[in-house]
Amino acid sequence: MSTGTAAEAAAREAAAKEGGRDFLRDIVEADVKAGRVKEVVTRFPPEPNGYLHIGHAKSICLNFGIAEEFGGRCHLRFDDTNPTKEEQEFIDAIEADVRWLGFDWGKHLYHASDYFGPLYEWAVHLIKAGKAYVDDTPLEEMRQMRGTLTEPGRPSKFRNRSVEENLDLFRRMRAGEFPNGARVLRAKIDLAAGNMNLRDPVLYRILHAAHPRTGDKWCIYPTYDFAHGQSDAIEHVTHSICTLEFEDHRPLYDWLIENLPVPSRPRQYEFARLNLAYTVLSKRVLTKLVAEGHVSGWDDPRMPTLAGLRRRGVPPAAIREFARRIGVARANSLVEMAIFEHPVRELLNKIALRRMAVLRPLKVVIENYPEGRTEQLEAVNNPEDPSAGTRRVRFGRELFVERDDFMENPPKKFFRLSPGKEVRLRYAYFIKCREAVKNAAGEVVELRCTYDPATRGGNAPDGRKVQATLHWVAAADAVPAEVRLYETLFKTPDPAAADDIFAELNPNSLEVLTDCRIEPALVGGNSREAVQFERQGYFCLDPDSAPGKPVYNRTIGLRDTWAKEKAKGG
RNA sequence: UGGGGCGUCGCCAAGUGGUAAGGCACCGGAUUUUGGUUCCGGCAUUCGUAGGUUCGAAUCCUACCGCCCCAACCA
Repeated sequence: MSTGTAAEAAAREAAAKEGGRDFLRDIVEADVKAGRVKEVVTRFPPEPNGYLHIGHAKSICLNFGIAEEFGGRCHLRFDDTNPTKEEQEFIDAIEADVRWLGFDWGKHLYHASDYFGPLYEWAVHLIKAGKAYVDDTPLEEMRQMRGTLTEPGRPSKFRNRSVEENLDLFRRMRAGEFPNGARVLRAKIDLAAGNMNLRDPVLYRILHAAHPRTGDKWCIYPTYDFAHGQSDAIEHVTHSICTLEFEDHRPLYDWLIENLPVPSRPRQYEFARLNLAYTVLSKRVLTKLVAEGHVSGWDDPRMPTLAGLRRRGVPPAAIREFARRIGVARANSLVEMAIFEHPVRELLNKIALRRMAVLRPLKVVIENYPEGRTEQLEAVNNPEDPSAGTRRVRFGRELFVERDDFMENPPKKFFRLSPGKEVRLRYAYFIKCREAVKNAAGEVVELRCTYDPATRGGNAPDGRKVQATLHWVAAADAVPAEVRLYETLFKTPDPAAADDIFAELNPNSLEVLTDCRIEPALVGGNSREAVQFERQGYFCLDPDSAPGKPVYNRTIGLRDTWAKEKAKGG
């Protein structure tokens, strides 16, 4: 092995660690090296008919990422060719989401609708070249005549209209002389093609509908196939990256580029779209979830939308890291949630301020602690980041601890509180449980404990150890709060594969806890910054919060090896 | 029975003829005032299957098997 190849391999490995390496970057790099491309231009082309989701994030990171890595640019271009489905609300939301994710298109904001003029002229160009014709065949009939996967299509009786007649009809289509569906403009390619997209695809259809941007200027609109590649060419996009289901469209993409006087020669490449376990990334289904009220909206924290993830408290950097880790390939896959969750925890662990919050309160009375006395104890804000400093928390005779942290008859491996057992209250004292007070129903409603004054701060002078450290909050100044816990939206890994996807919805995807008590240090701001409720997980303030009535979303729980242990024990 | 793709560890994914990267998950073990974090170690004699070519194959050839996409005037 020569040193040259070794160095190359090392360089490639280094690159792989950085931005990730994949077949698309290899193609772009080869094009640049060979001089086929002077400036790399990509584009992210959403249709404004819904909100962006994490699958789009993969594409955004890919397109903007490649442009950045190769010193090129990435356009944000709305694929707004179907005014019956597209809305301004979605346009605005998409722009906001792309920015939130951390990408900047600079001045390169475009719309396919910006090109309706040239697109129309190019349609005329095809007609004049005898490569497109106006077809009056009704929709259903045209469908029949297209043939099947194994049988060729049959020609429409309008297929050989004269150029003059086609020109006239197409002009009148544009002039609004015909109702929706009356006629279409079709490319004249090959009705016997094995590739259905080449069986005289529709280029223009009549749609008497107001467009969010062009208003009533047009009543005929280009189809995706006619608009996309030409838009790429107009913008001098060099690498038009899309998902696998468009692979069959590439011959048509190329045919149009080759038969039109477009200003540049873009190339289309395809990669496998993201599938995430226990959720769904189909805009059709997401739209229905919203429309039918299965979720509170596009930004419901259970939704895989960027708006939902944002409200849930997922940092954009974690999404970018996720996209980097899953890579880009051409094989369909179903990515486990754990792969998404890891970078979320990893990032939040570094930045989230620690606070104490009791989600399911159980009252504790320290019997040997003087009535009416309180004291301030110092607590660390983030052990991962000394610069985050410390804060004071109030301790008193009456406290709340987590219900789950007490068991009357604990199994061997349960380290927490039980009668006679001593534990540490974080940053405070060792306490020992003397008695569990029950109500008439036999439920534990209060713990009577004693504390060891010598353990102030959390260490015993005699060196004795405890097995557990519990979070807690002083009854006197704890603030009531609502906390929302989330599970996956669906109860099965691949809901899209089910006959009835809505039957797969997880009935426990949302749990609302209304009697939580949080540390006062959490109140006073309306910061959306992530916090860690110690021993529980990462949370963020929800917009539903009102003054004095905080509402927190659990972004994600901490890793919980005790829960795992419990599950093992059955 | 047509066309286009894809099959490497439980999940992603490198690898492009020279003897299977990495991440997640999982399993140990150390540290720990979060059963968190961090750390250390383990985890594919094998690349859908079967043949073939070759000194040598996940990488080349052949056949087979499996999965995905395409018959919207959606994108």
